[in-house]
Amino acid sequence: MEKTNSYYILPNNFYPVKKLQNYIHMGVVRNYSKGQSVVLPGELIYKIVYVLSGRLSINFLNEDGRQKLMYYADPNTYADRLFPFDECYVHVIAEENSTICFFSKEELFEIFQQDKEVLSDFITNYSSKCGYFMRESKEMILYNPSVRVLRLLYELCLTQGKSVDDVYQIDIKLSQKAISEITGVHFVTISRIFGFLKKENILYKTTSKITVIDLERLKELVNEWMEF
DNA sequence: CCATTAATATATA
DNA sequence: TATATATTAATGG
Repeated sequence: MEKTNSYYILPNNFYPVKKLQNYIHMGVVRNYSKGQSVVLPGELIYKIVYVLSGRLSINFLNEDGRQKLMYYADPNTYADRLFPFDECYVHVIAEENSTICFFSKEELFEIFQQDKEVLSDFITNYSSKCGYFMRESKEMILYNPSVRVLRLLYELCLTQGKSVDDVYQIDIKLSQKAISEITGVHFVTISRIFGFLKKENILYKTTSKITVIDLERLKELVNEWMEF
């Protein structure tokens, strides 16, 4: 039975390569504490960084000090440092206390030969990542900042919202700062948007949950705030 | 730590 | 030039 390649909205929980954890004896396992660098900017390790527990962030750095969060690697996913690009500084940071397994290209390809399912899942993971970044570039080009945030909230509600007593609940731990990093919208602007949505009784957010009171109004706002 | 608000600057249609 | 968004700084939960 073929699974569909899900459409990812947030840059985490990419397609898991679960069976790779059966082969960690072939790699190198290490623990990192929260905040610790796993791969330093410019460091060449030629390995994949597979997450067993915890969470990593993968950040791209520019010469002028600016940086952009690219994605989070949650358990059973990986940060790929097999094929480093020239002039591109990547910083991999442990966002939580994390246990990581490093695999070299040789080790990984040996596993692929032994277990085609791992190879299949590995490629599917790449595909889901690729889908996310294609979506992100589309959003950046087609929509202005506020509309991007509204569209993100709307799609989160459609894909993971659970209907509870006349409202939708999205069980997700997502700070305003995280939304800011994901959408490229300034955190003060994010705060203002949430303030407005709450005032208008459209939606409100707590630490672990987003509650959508008026999904229709949210959809209308997307059009109202869009420029033609 | 994370979120809010105000004042001001910059960017964009 | 009007509006949207970013920046900075100050403050509160």
